[in-house]
Amino acid sequence: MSSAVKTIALLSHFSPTRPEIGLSELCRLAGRDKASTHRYLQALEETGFVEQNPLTKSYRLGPVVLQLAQARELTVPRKAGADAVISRLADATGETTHVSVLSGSTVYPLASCESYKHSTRVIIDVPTFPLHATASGICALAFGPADLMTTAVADMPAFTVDTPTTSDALEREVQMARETGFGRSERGYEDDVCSLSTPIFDQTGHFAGAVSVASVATRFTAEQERDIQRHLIGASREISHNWGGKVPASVESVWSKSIAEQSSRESTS
Amino acid sequence: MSSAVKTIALLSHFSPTRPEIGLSELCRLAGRDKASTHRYLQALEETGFVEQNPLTKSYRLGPVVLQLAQARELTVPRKAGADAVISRLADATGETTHVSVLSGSTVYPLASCESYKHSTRVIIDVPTFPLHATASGICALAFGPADLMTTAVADMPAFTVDTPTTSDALEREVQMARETGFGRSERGYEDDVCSLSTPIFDQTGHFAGAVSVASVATRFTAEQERDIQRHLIGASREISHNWGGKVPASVESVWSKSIAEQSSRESTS
DNA sequence: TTCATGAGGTTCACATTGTGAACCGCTGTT
DNA sequence: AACAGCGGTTCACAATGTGAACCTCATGAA
Repeated sequence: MSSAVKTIALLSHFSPTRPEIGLSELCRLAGRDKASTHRYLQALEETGFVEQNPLTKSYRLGPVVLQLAQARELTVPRKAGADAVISRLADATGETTHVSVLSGSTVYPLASCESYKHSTRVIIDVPTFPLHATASGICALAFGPADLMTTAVADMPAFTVDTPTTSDALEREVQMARETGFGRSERGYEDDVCSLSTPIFDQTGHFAGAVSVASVATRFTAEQERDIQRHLIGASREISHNWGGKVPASVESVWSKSIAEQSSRESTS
Repeated sequence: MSSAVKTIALLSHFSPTRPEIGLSELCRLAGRDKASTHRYLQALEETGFVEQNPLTKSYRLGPVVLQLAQARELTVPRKAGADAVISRLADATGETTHVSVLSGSTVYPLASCESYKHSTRVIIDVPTFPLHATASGICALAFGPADLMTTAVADMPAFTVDTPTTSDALEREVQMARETGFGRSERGYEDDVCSLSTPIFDQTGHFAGAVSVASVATRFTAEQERDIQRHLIGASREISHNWGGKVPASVESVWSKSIAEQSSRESTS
């Protein structure tokens, strides 16, 4: 692994919940020695990616990232076209919603929105979404580039007892997503979290990301699942539209089938 | 120079005007060979800082920068990025200092800091800064969006006998600000208060707010004005930096001219 | 069809950098 | 006074970075 990657990897430890990190703490988080970590931080400071709080000597993200974000959003506008939609989705479902984007073989969080309906809620605070263990990841595997599966099966850590850890189990999840139009993960990444997810398509017509609802497991009933699914479909269409794309007819059709089957099951039950 | 710094330095070549860069082009921009540049790009891609356009094979900024920007914004909100600076500015000038932000067509106070040097001092306690009557407002008109002037002339109450109340008078003030780089209001909003102000620019490259020194009129001599101006320039640069921006060369140049003229006037007097 | 050009990407002998246990000086606690 | 934990530095040793030369694939002119 190149030293540049190791250096840059330090940045992923900064987040809204851990905005300032001291040298020793960062050593522990990164699992490295003080000397190296300090050298990395100096490189990051030199380039403006971190700055040191003069009082506490702790490090925090620097202003340079704001400029890059500005450039990125002007190059590939994504956040602006998703924020309002996931906010409405959170209102409608009463759960935490989020949007992720696929870049290379990695699914990154783009934005999330918490609902204030319940006092318990899911907080999205991860640097990336594992392909095999999250609804967004399953969505990427089901609707994204074919070679993603190779990446996914190469590393399948078990986050919970329910995480799919065999290639077969994962294949089943992905197949299910293709048949229903929904990525799904029931306690696969975190205990007590159930997620549903739908794919987003951009102007190239390819899978670009996913929109998801992360529900607290104890609230995740069949009825809520149907409700979330219906809202997700609309959100997917809207965000795809905002990103210059359109949900393909094939996906629209499996959605119709999913919803129809539910309704009939509902009426016969 | 560490390889991490060299790697990260590549990112600075991406901008809204040059959002996608091919390998060869980036080699030329960075002044390095293809092999190294390619290795750097792989490191950046691995970490999500850049992604490759699958069609053109060109590279562009990746989604990770958005996450970092969000964390930075929560870590160091605008107020935090200005507080320390205006505090030092108050110490240096011995007067009350404040920072204002432009939101829509309104200039709001963001933070202020009083100096304890004199027993008389200005207290900033307004909900908004009138565009036509305050140094911050003049700054916004001079360096902010062009259509602000329409809003300003629509309502020009006379707060003091010195408030500019005609469109012509206001235009003169704004023109003066553009030529000198300083917003200025001598007893225009409150009797006994003279203010100087410089613009702040954020990551979008646009006018984002102003930093000001409000002086008690009886202390406001030509000498103090020069002193305040010099300190304001530094404060403007610092706050712009903290907000992810940079003072444009055009403004820097009028500042230099202002300061140079003063010095010459000073020596000939 | 040939040939030249410039794109993205790779190889490998060689040289510079990275690495981390042990260390320092400082501060606050027991 | 002894200790623990912090930010930061040293230096012998080991890995990583470097870039000229190379490959392959388009494109376009002759």
